Amino acid sequence: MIGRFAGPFLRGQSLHSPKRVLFLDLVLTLFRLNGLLIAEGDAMTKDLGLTHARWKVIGAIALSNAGLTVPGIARVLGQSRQAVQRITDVMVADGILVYTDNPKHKRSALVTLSEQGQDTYTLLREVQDPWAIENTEDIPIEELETTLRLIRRLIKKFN
Amino acid sequence: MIGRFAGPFLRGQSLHSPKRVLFLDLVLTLFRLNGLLIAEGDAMTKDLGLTHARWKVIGAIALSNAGLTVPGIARVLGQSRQAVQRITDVMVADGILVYTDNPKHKRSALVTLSEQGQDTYTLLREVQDPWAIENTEDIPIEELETTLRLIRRLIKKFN
DNA sequence: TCAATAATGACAATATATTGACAAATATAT
DNA sequence: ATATATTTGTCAATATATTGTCATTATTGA
Repeated sequence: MIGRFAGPFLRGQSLHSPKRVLFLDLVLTLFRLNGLLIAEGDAMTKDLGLTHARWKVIGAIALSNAGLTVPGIARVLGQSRQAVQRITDVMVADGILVYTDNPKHKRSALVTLSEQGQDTYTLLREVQDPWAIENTEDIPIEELETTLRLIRRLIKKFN
Repeated sequence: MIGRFAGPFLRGQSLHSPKRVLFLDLVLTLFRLNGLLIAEGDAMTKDLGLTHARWKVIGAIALSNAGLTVPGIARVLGQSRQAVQRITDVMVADGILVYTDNPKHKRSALVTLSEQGQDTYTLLREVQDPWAIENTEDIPIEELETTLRLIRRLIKKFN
């Protein structure tokens, strides 16, 4: 299918470049994977009382070294800070998260895991780790790295 | 950073496999790109009166050869058929889409572009094509193909 | 064929997310 | 330093998406 539009008279950055088709295909495919990943996560964490809005936040915090504010989490997750604020407020009320002082900002607190939140994260890891390992078993690490690099490159463009 | 957890005593599919970290990183990064792509599309189509819920549907239909039903679009986009049904109903009412007879199913109609919908798609292409070309200019086609193949592979696992 | 299973449209309730606006805090540039 | 621009918390309105349910249609397998 690739190259279908590239006739002998079309060269370089033509409107019918196969790259264009490839890229649009990739975008649509990313949307699909996004939905499937959310469904996977929800199935995986159902017993833990988590939803995707929640485990995304937990995951973002867990993978950050420096600590994250609400807008920081929103940036990592690619969504609005208001949406994240809503869910973190609920999770703080539920005792999973804690707002802690941010030395770098008077109003914008750091969002951290409470003790209960850390327990939840431990349980999350117990299902998530085998899941991650199982689903990358047959995928060469080089391909994972190429993909991650490409995704990051695109993110940089759109930031 | 990669390989940080792989000490001399950890081999193969350890819980600290760099592949696991790489994969979880990739998942989070995909979430972020997903959000940025939606923002890109919204900015690109603002003048056309489209929203991401709408141009996603148009894009899915346009990229399909065989024709799509509402649940079919939902599968392509990785979301619930009810969400797609809602937006297609509105778009049919707005005259952008048409439900046409589906020879393969008595109740489940094929969703197609109306004349106005095709005009809208033409306008969409006029901004989308340059966008796609511009953002892949510096990316080797092999990397795009590797990435698309990997994403598809993951989708197959989660289906 | 025909019984069992899955897919679909429809409707409702709820969850999640975006957008817009405004004041306060911070960062930037000169 | 100081004016300007950006970021942030907060609140509200709206859009979008999921989940659950049920009757109907298709598909599958024995």
